[in-house]
Amino acid sequence: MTTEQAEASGARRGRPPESEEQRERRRLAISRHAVRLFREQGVTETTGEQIAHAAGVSERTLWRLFRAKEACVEPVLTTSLDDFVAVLRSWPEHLELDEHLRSVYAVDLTPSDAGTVLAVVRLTRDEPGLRAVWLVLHERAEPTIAAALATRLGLPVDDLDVRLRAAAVNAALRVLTDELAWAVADAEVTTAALERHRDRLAETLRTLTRRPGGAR
Amino acid sequence: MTTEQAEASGARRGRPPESEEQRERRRLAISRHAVRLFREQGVTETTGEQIAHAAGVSERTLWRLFRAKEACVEPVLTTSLDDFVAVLRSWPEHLELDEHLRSVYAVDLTPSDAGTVLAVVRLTRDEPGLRAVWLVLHERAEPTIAAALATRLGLPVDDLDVRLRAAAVNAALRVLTDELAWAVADAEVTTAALERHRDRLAETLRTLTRRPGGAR
DNA sequence: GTCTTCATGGCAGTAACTGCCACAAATAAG
DNA sequence: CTTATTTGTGGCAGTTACTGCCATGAAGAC
Repeated sequence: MTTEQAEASGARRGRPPESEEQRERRRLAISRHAVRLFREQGVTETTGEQIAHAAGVSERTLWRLFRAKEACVEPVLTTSLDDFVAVLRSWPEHLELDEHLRSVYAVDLTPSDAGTVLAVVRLTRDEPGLRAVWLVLHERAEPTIAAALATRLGLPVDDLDVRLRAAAVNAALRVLTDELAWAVADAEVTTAALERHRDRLAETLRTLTRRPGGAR
Repeated sequence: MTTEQAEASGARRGRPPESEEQRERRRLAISRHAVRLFREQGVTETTGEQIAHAAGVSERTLWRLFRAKEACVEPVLTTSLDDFVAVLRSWPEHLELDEHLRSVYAVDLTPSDAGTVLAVVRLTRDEPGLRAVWLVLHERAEPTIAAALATRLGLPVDDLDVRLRAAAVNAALRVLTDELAWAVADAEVTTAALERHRDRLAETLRTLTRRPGGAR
C-alpha cells in the first residue's frame, strides 16, 4: 500500500499527530514562562536556554515550537486578539457592531490573562522585537476582520473597501489596547478600565462599520 | 577645560561627527545592495557578509549601521513613507486633504525608487522578517501623521481621537500601497497606476480627515 | 508481540550579531 | 608643521540564536 492510498482511505497506521489545540496549549504554557522572564530581566538578557529550562522542555523543542525568541510571546498576545475576533464572528445581522460589542464584549481580554497581555503590550514600547511581533499579529487578524465585514456589507472578502475598513478597525483596536495598557500601568486591571476601553472601541467602530447609504 | 564646558561653549576639538544626512545616504546606498541581493537569492540565503562585501564595507560597520539583517531594507522603504509625510507637512489650511493630495502628490514614491520600493513590499508577503520591518516603519510614521492632523483639527497631538485618525490614515496607506505593489507586479510602474493609487488614497483619506461637525 | 508514524533531545554546525582594541581620518590649537 | 583630540573603521574573539541530523521513546494499528 502506497502512502497516497493510505492518505486517500482514512487508514492511519502509526502514532497520531498531536492535535492543533494541544499544540497551542503547550505553546501558551511556554509563552507564559517566556513572558515572566522577559518582564523580570528583559528580552536580550533572557536566553532561549533559560526559557526552555523554565518551561521544562529541551532547547531543541523550543525552537521547533517557536521560530524566534521574540515569537515566544505570540500565544499570550493572541488571546487578546482572538477574543475580539470571536466577538466579530458572533455579530448578528440585526445589530450594529457597537451595540453588539456593548452587549457581549464583557472584557476584551480573558480576565485571567488580561494583566499579562497588557504587561507584554507595555513591554513592546521599549523592546523593538516584541513590538514587531505585536504588529504582525494584528495584521494577521485582518483577513478575519475583513471576512466579518464582507458578509455584513454583502461584498466580496477581497473588496478594497472591505480591506480598508478592516485595516482601520484593526488599527483602532491596536491604539486603544495600547492606551488601555498604559492607563492601567502595573496596577490591577479594573472592570471600570475595561468598560471604558470597550465603550471607546464601540464608539470608534460605530462609524467605521456602518453600511454605506445610511439607512439599514 | 572639562567636557561639559567644551560642550556648553561650541568649542569642538577633534574630528567632527558625520552629519545625519550623510549617514542616511550611506545607509540608503547599502540598502539598495541588500535589496538587490534579497530579491535575487532570498533573505535567508543572503548573509551579512555578502551585503557588506557588495556595499564595499566591512561586516563590522554593516552591523554598526543596521541592527539586524532585515533592517537593511529600512532606508529604501522609508523613502516611500517620507514622501507621504512630506505631503502632509505641506498641507495648507484652506484645502481638504484629498484636494491637497491630488494637487501635489504626483507620484507617492520617488520615481527613481518606486519600482524598488514596491518590489520590497511584494517581498514582505513571503518574508516574515521583512513584513515586520514594513509594519514597524509604518507605525513609526504615525506620530508625524498625528501631528499634522492635530494642528489641522486644533487638538493636542496626544489626543485620542487624533491618534485614532492617524492610525486609520496609516493603515489606509499601507493597504493601498500593498495593493499598488501587486497591481504593478514586476512590470514597469506606470503613471496611470500611480494616479489611480493617489486617487484611491485621496478618496479614502477624505472621510478620515474631515473636521467633525461637517461644515468648515 | 511487530510495524509504522510522530515527537523529543542531544550534538554539531552556521550565521547573526557584540565587545574590544588598534589604527586611520579629520579637525583645532600651538 | 606637529600635536592633541575626537570620530569612524576593520579585525578578531566570543556569545547567542537558531538548523540539520540522528538515535530513541511514545502511541497507536494490526
